[in-house]
Amino acid sequence: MQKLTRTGMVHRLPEPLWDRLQALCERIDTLPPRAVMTHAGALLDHSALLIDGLMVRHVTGGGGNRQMVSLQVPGDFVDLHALPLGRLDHDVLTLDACRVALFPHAALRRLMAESEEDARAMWALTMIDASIHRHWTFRMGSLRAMAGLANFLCETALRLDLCGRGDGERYPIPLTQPELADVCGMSVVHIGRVLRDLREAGMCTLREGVLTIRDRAALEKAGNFDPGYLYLPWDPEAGG
Amino acid sequence: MQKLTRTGMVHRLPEPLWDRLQALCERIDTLPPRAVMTHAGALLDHSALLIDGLMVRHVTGGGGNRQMVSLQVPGDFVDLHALPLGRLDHDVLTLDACRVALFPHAALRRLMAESEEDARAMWALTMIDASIHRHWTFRMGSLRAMAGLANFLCETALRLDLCGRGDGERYPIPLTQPELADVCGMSVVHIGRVLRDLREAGMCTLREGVLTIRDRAALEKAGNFDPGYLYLPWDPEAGG
DNA sequence: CGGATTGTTGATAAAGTTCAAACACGGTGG
DNA sequence: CCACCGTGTTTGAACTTTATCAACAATCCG
Repeated sequence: MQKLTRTGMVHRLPEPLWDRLQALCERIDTLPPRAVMTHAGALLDHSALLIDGLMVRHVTGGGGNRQMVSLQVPGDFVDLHALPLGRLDHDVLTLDACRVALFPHAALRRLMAESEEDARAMWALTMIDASIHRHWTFRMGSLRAMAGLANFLCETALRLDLCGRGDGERYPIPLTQPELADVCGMSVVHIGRVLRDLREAGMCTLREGVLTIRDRAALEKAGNFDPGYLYLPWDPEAGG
Repeated sequence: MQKLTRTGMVHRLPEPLWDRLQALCERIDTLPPRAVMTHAGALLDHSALLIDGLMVRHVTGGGGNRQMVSLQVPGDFVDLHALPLGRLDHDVLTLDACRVALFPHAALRRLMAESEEDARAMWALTMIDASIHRHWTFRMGSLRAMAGLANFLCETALRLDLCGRGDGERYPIPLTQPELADVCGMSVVHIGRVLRDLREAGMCTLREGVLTIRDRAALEKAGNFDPGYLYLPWDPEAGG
C-alpha cells in the first residue's frame, strides 16, 4: 500500500495513530467529477479519506431542493460518521476528480478497541465536522447574502490552506453558481449578483472554479469570519 | 446514586452500557431557568446528561447576534462532544429549570477503553446530534419562514414525544419569540407573524411556552417534515 | 451544427427587516 | 397601594433584500 500524505484534518491525528491507520487502507479509488460516491440511506462498511479533489455532501428535501451541508477538502474523512451510524442521512459526491482511501469499518473498530486514545482522536475528527455544521447553521441564520458568501469563501480558503491546496491568493473551488446557491441557500441569480458585488468591491473573484482573493482582510471583515470553530491546533502560518 | 431514567436519546444505548454509565454519574445538578451552564471556549472535564427541562446551545457572532444551533430535550447528552474536543465552540444554557447528571470525562474514557462497542455507541449519540445539525442547515437554507418554523416545531414535538414529554397534542417548548427568532434566523416581528399564520391556518398555537398541535398532518406537510435524519431506531408508536 | 449548461443582466414580485407604537404582564421601589 | 420599568407580544407602514421570470451571450460537448 502506497504511503498517504498526512495533511489537512488528518494532520491532527497523533503520528503513531496515523501510521497504524495507513496500514488499514484497503484500497484507493479514483472517482470522476460530479460522481455520486454514496447515496443517502445506503449501508456502509467502509469509510473514505479524501486524498485529492473536493467533495460535497448534500441533503435533498421533499420538494427536490438540494442543500449542501458540507464541503470536504483533502485530508477530511468524508463519511467517518458512517462507522458509528451505519448509514448516512445525505449524499456524498465529488466536485472534481477525486482520489479516496478506503478503510474497512471492521479494521477501524479493531483499531479503536486497541487504543481508547486513538478511538477518541477519530471521534474528534467527526466532532470538528459537527462544529463546522454548527457554523453553517450560524452562517445561514445570521448572515446576509454577501456576508454569508464571504464567510463561506473564507472558511474554504482557510481549509484549503491547511491542506496545502492554496497559495494565499488563488484557491481551487470548483463550484458552479447553481452549486454555490445550494451551499448558501440563495437563488442562482442572487449568487451571481453577490459575486459581482464582491468582485467590484475588490475583495475576491470566483471564475472557472478558481477563487482569487484580492483583499483577504476585507473579505474576512465582510464575512464576519472567526475561525475559532475549526479548533485549529497548529498555527496556520507555520504550515501543516 | 439514584437511578436515572433511560428515556429519549439515551434509550438508544444498549442496556448493559446504560447500567455501567449510571454508576459513573458523579452528581446531579439543578439549574435555574435561563442559566448559562457552559460558556464557549471553556475547558470541560465533565459531560452532562439532561434529565429534566430543556436547554439550548448557541453561538455568538462578531456583531453580537446570537444563533441557536441546537435544542436539547431530556435524554440528550448536551455536551458529550467536549469529551473528544476538550472545549466547546458555543454556549450551553437552560430554558427552564433543569436537572443534569454529570459524568467525569476520566470515567467515560475508562468506559470507552473497556469496550469498543460502548465507545461506538457513545460516539453514535454525538453523530445523531451532528445529523440534526445538518438538518438545521437544510432548514435554514432551503425552507421559507413558515415551512422552517413548522419544520422546527415538528422536530421538537417528535423529540419530546420520544422522551415522554408530550401527549400528542400539547408540548412544553418554553421559547419566547425573540428566542425562536434566534432559532430560525428570522426577525422577532416576522416570527410573530408566522406564528399567527400557523394559528389562523389551524395548524398549531404556541402560547406561554406550550405548543399545541391542532393538525399534525398539516403542520408536517407545511414544514416538509421527514424525520429520517433522526435515525429513529424504534417505532415512535411503540413508545420508548 | 444543435443542445445543454453556465454566467450575466433587467424588470417585477414576494418575502422579510426595520422602525414605531400600543398593550399586557410581572417585578420593584416609592 | 400605585407608579414605573423591562420584557414580551402584536400590529401598521416604509423599506431592503432576495426570489422569480425572462432574455441573451458564452461555453462545452456530442
